[in-house]
Amino acid sequence: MRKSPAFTRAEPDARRASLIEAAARVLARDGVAGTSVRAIALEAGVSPGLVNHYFAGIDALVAETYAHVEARVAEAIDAALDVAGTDPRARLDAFVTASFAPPVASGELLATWIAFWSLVRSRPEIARQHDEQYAAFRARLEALLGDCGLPSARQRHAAIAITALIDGLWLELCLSPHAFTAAEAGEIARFALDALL
Amino acid sequence: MRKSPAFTRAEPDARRASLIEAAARVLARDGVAGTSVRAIALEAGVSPGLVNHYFAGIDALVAETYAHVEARVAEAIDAALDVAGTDPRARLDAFVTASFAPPVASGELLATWIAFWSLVRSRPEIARQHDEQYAAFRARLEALLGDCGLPSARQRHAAIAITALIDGLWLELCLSPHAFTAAEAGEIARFALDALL
DNA sequence: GCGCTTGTTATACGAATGTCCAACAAGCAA
DNA sequence: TTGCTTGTTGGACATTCGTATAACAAGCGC
Repeated sequence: MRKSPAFTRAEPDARRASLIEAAARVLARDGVAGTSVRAIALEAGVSPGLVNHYFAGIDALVAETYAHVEARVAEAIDAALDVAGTDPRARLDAFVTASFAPPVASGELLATWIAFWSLVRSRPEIARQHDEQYAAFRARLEALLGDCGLPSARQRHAAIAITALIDGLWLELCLSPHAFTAAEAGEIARFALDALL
Repeated sequence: MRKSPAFTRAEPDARRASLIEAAARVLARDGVAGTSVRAIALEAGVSPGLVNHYFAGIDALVAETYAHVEARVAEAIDAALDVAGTDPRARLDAFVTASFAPPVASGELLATWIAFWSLVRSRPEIARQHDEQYAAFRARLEALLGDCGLPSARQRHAAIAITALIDGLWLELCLSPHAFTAAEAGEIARFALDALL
């Protein structure tokens, strides 16, 4: 009888990805307090030492997890935009509606955001990453607003406003799902867009 | 020569308050990662054991620190309302302006909020506290909106919207002070109020 | 001045943390 | 099959964490 392998080797990129996904699951399930190198390694079915073999430290893994989760959020929103068709205003509505529906607005994602935010003030490189991802989110919204005919002179403030409104509603929706509904959040955001355009 | 006292007794309420204020300072200075029972006790000039003598645990202390800091924020906003006088719209403008000026919008407060948010999902009693403080904030805004003549049927959604807008702008202002200025945040919020009223 | 209450200290404790590293073995190349 | 590269393991390591507790002393009431 051949001894079964004690472990299997993986492509470095695949292994990195599986660790990042494990980190996202642990953050979603156990929150910030329950997230550690050991918990992530256990979730990934891997020994603890491997985490430091692939990442400079736990903070770097959290930062990459945030980037990964945000990318999946962007994909979900893109998918909603595709479904909405080509009408600019319909696409804008789809953008906000998708922002308040699973999997984007889900309390499970919140822990990843909180873990990332807690690193921003003390880690310059993470502050830079945050600035880049915030700018990208806002730029996408500016483009959608421009497609709806908003003059370019007003796009900056409008995008800042809608981004803040979405973030604020999203945060509150994740923190206390009973204060108001996702449908109400959508109505509020679309009303703001009506007033803006 | 009389030996100087090794420690001084304090009124229980005063001691609790000094511990809460020490916790706020540690959170502001060292962030979530640098906050521990020992660090707070050191900051308060007190032995570590005393923290557990006054609080059920570190989480309870964080929750009380959040309540205390939020109360000071409310005081700062109240002071701004007093300065604004009696005109309802001027008071509303003062509300948002104060929300984006120190000491309310300051990166140092962010760590306290983040530490509190990280407890909301796993601690039912802290979720309840959050719901109460959010409801109080929104109720105050609803009253101000009502004074400006907003029909009561629209007050709920308007207050949710403005609260979210302020929260989103405040959060981004704390996370990356260079994306936009406090003055811009004020302009944006006042513009939203113009559209709403 | 004395005793008693209790706020306070100092330390101990076990558990958990992040980081590190020498040994191991999987699986490709020869 | 053999050898070698290197992904992977598993535990050691020094800290640090939160909590608990016995001894201490500050300062009020008498």
